[in-house]
Amino acid sequence: MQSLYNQRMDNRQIARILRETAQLLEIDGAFIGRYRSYEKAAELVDSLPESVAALAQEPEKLKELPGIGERLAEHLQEIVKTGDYSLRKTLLKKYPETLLQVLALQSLGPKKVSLLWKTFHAGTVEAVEALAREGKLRAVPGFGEKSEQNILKAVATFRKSSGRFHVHTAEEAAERLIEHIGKAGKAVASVTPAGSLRRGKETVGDLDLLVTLGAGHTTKAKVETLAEHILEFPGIEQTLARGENKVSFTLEDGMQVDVRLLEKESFGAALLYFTGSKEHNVALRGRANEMGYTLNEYALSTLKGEKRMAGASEEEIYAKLKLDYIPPELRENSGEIAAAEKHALPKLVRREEIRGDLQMHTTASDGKNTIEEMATAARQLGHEYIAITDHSKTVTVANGLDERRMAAHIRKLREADKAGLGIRIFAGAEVDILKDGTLDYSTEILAQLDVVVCSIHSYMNLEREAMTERMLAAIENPYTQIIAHPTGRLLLRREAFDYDMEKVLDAAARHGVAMECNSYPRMCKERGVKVVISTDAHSTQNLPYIRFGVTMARRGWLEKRDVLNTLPAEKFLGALRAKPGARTAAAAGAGARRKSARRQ
DNA sequence: GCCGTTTTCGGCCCGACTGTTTTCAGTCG
Repeated sequence: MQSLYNQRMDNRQIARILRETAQLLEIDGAFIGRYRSYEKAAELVDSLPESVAALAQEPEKLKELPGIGERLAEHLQEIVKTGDYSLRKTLLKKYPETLLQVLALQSLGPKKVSLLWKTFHAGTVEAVEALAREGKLRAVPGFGEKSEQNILKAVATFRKSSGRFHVHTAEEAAERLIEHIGKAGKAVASVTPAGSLRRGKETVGDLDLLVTLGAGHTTKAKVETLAEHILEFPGIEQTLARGENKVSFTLEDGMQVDVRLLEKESFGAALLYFTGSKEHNVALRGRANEMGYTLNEYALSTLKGEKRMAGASEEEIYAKLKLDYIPPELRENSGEIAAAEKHALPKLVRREEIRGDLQMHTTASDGKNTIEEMATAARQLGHEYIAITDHSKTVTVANGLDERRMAAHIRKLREADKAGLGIRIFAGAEVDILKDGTLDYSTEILAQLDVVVCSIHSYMNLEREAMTERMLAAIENPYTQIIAHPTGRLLLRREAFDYDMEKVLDAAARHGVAMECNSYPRMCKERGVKVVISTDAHSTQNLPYIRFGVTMARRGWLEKRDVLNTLPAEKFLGALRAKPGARTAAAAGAGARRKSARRQ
């Protein structure tokens, strides 16, 4: 039984338990340092590449982690063993778990939540909402009429949305805002998006914009005029804050926007600060302190005498901190600072290095464009090759192709390849992994394909063990070359499949199966699993989304050499897992495969 | 609870803004 638990406690779950403890401790009135250690431990666990469950086998290893001492090492072991631990259980006897939802409400922090609990025994969002509605909160010290209104608004927001948005929703909002703010003319020197948008996260919680003031436009009156102008942006639903340095508001879709107004000389410090992540910033500040500096959003200065050392650019601040420049995508405090210190940061893969797209659909199954249209659009994006990968027969809702139709489709793909569209077209298919792990095509068809991409579209809720077995079976099939969308996650809509990712990646490494870029690129890299970046485009309009894939790969520390489709066409084919019957060996294999392809 | 070429005790990142106060605590990012 215990080993089962071990497998199920992944780092994310452990981090959640620690974070909840920190919040409960804060409500409980613990000293700042105590709950901060639990918070820090949660951050550490979240960003740790290796599994805590594995590390917990050797307690001494746990204590080597920064911020983990005697007590936390014990806690971690208990959590890994039992799925929970005594400290949290004790706290939950004192406070209901629903208190954490109350804490999530905007304008309510640990102090006020604690006060509401002590005064009214109000432990749920509903209870707090009722008190606010009845006007009973204003009697409590620290609360007033305005607080009641704010709480009611916060409850509405809490119910309305998960609070996160797709990156392109945020990008569009940013573009419109930048245009609007730019209309202020010389009052504005620059407008720059920061925050998680700049770090390339796939969802964005709120939008941070950095506005630097134009020369001669830094007086209080002029800044006030600018703030006024910004708040005239059409589409603002509610103004949240309005001060000398900052305006905050929400848009109609609920997205919160924070605009910071700063002088040019602070641009670098501010950009660093508002790009985050928070954890990265905290770590940088800690480092600054150790070096005798202090870092805020205005500058890096000496602790004594407050002599300004840097601030105009991020580059000079990192340099003064004796660090290589850290790209925004890596700023998650997951080892990037140590790597920057040792000049060991990865040379991240770039969009220009991608030579092909390995998953897309045409009108043959559920795509909107023809082979030729997709090929032409891909060439215009600068691709040298593509794989057309229409659906296999079981995916009837997507008009999947049966063996007969696929055989004909392959012939069409060969013809299109020879037609001189200025781009190589590989005959591929997105082959379904059936419930039992077998593939949705006969080996006859599979053998004819240049690129076999496999994925799951049915029975997505299998038990963890069954799902793991299913994935392993698919990987062991000698024709499987690439696993597409391996997590099955749909952003903001569907949770990931439940299976043992580490086991599956180990198998992929053993069998030379590549993974389409997913939320675990770093885990792939550590195991030597190759990655491909694809769009799964269903129309020519989706093809440019390859840049989102590149960003995801960059966030996972991937370099050019980790990504198969940075290779030229022949080398790419050679680097894919060799199919049965092929003359193996990468170099020879590519040539042989091309010839056999021509014989079709 | 953790940590230390300034510390084994005394700190824990730091500043802006709001609302409720009457000089500041709490929240937020």
